[in-house]
Amino acid sequence: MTNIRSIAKLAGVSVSTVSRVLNEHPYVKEEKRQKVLEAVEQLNYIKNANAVHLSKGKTYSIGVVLPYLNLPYFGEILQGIAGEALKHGYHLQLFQTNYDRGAELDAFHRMQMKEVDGLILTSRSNSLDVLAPFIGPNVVFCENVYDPTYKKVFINHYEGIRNGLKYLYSKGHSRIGLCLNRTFGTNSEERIRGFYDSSEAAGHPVREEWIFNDCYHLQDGREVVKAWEQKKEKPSALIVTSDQVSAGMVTEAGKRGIRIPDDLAILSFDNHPIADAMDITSFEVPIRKVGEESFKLFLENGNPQPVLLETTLLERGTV
Amino acid sequence: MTNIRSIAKLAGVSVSTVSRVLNEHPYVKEEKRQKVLEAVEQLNYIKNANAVHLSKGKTYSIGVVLPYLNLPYFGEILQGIAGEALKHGYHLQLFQTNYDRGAELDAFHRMQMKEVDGLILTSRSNSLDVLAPFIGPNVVFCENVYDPTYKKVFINHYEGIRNGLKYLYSKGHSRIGLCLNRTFGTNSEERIRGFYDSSEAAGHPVREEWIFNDCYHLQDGREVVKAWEQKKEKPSALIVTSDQVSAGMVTEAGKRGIRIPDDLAILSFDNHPIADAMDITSFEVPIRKVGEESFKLFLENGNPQPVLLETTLLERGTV
DNA sequence: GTGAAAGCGCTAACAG
DNA sequence: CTGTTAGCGCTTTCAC
Repeated sequence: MTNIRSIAKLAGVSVSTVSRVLNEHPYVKEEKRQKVLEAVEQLNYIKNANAVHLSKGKTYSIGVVLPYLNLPYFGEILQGIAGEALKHGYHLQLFQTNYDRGAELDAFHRMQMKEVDGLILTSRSNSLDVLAPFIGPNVVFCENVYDPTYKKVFINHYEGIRNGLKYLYSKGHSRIGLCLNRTFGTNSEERIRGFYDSSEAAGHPVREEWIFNDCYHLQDGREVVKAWEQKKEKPSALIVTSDQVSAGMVTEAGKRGIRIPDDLAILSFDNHPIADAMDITSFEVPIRKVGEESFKLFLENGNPQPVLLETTLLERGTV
Repeated sequence: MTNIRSIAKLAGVSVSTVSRVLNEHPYVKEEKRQKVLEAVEQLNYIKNANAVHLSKGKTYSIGVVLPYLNLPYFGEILQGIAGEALKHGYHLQLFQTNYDRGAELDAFHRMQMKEVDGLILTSRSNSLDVLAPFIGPNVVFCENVYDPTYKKVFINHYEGIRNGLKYLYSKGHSRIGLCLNRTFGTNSEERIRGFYDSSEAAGHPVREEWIFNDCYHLQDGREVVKAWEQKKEKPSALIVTSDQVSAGMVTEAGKRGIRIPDDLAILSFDNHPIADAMDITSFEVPIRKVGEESFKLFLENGNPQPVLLETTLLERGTV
């Protein structure tokens, strides 16, 4: 074990001097500096990070809590976090939950154990009541949690959906369905609320049977089309909260001779490259930016303003 | 700071007894056990992981080195690693490199600093010569590195490509191009080797201008189609090493009235759900299994056998 | 500028 | 069964 002590001995200085050199503190005579560096070289010394972490009470690593790793949405948000983290010398620790509450709690537990300095929750499964005891300024939510003391960055899903409906109405649609990934969670609830509010205001009450749920993947979109086809009364348009799902719908519709948008219009969210490629009308959702901002919030002190991000419609061929 | 010492004091026992209880070691009188547990409860004690790591010289975490996070390929491999790691109480630390050599070396540096117990290299940028000094039994490669002492799990890309060509020949194609993500790296080199070997053996020498490179994303596939269209002499079929790219090709071809497979056949790799959705003929590549096996190898002692995984053709509509 | 020494919090060998 | 004690390796205050 070549540690700081052995190099102190070899260099003929004290451990504190070695530490100073290693951490580029000022006030070390150049001569001793060199001696230390030589010893480091000679003994092939490598700092033990765990000792540093213990001593400092910090790890310069942040945990990212996410349900799945094989969805573009989370890949993109991760990319955003990772980029920003790198700039600040932090690295990422992954806590994949599969939306399992226990797995999510484990992440908090590890934070308490100081394995990570903080946590970014990209999607949450436990209730806030359950998590409350663990939440502090080192926890960032990617949703509009109500507690004003919590750090958060979120998409304006409420307005997003409302704008979507407005757009569909302007195109003459009034029989409109909704396709969601899940029904719980703040983000989904905001979308649902926007959907109901706007629908009712416009005098087109929501038809529950036109709401599809549990749609994450391409395949799920294909199932939606099949289900849609079965219905006696069909919506003429669907708002779909993920481009992956929309892509599945478009391909399945193609196979079945369902004309998009004539038989069924699709208004999507994300603006993932697949939407561009497949000519899917989609609201751009700045997911990567959510990742970037979430890390910035983590670093900020005090009670920083929540970050609110808007969606932008990109008109293409599916509406 | 409520530490092991304070709870020892409160429980009226020694720190070692506390440690024993906390780690579920045998030989602790039930009575003291309870005392300790009560104290833990009362003081809201939480173990400091960094102290454990330092003391044990282990972190029970493994680093995953990957270039990008926003590609399904890496999402899938991560999913495989994460699942297996979870079973064994390990968690993941992410090292995203963007194929930057320095970033990759940093991962090795952190391993040396004991931040992670090991490293899984899903894709590599440095030469093995550069990495050699850092490679031990705690490093796993997802490629067929030549050194027999290195742990590795890899896809038989060589045979995969050869089988692909064989299949295309059987369908009457002889003017065949190749679409790669990159040209360096063992996996790509194996594919290229397979392509050259089979082409020459079949008497259809490779046309360099039919080899496309740097294809990772959907968009890249669209560009390939445009480039293909420009060519005076066109291949009648393309082997494409990623379904994402193939998907981009299919959509772009559709827009341009290029008939698949009549004008251009596409033989893809991955068998990502998008291939099924878009009816793309594709070799299934067990990427998730690569992730699972890589973690298992990490855990294994001695010099375990390399894991070789094969690809399986799924005939669909693009050939 | 520099060193001694007291932590950081836990583990484990050893002695009883 | 249980306690003492010596680490694990680095940081940082304090005194000189």
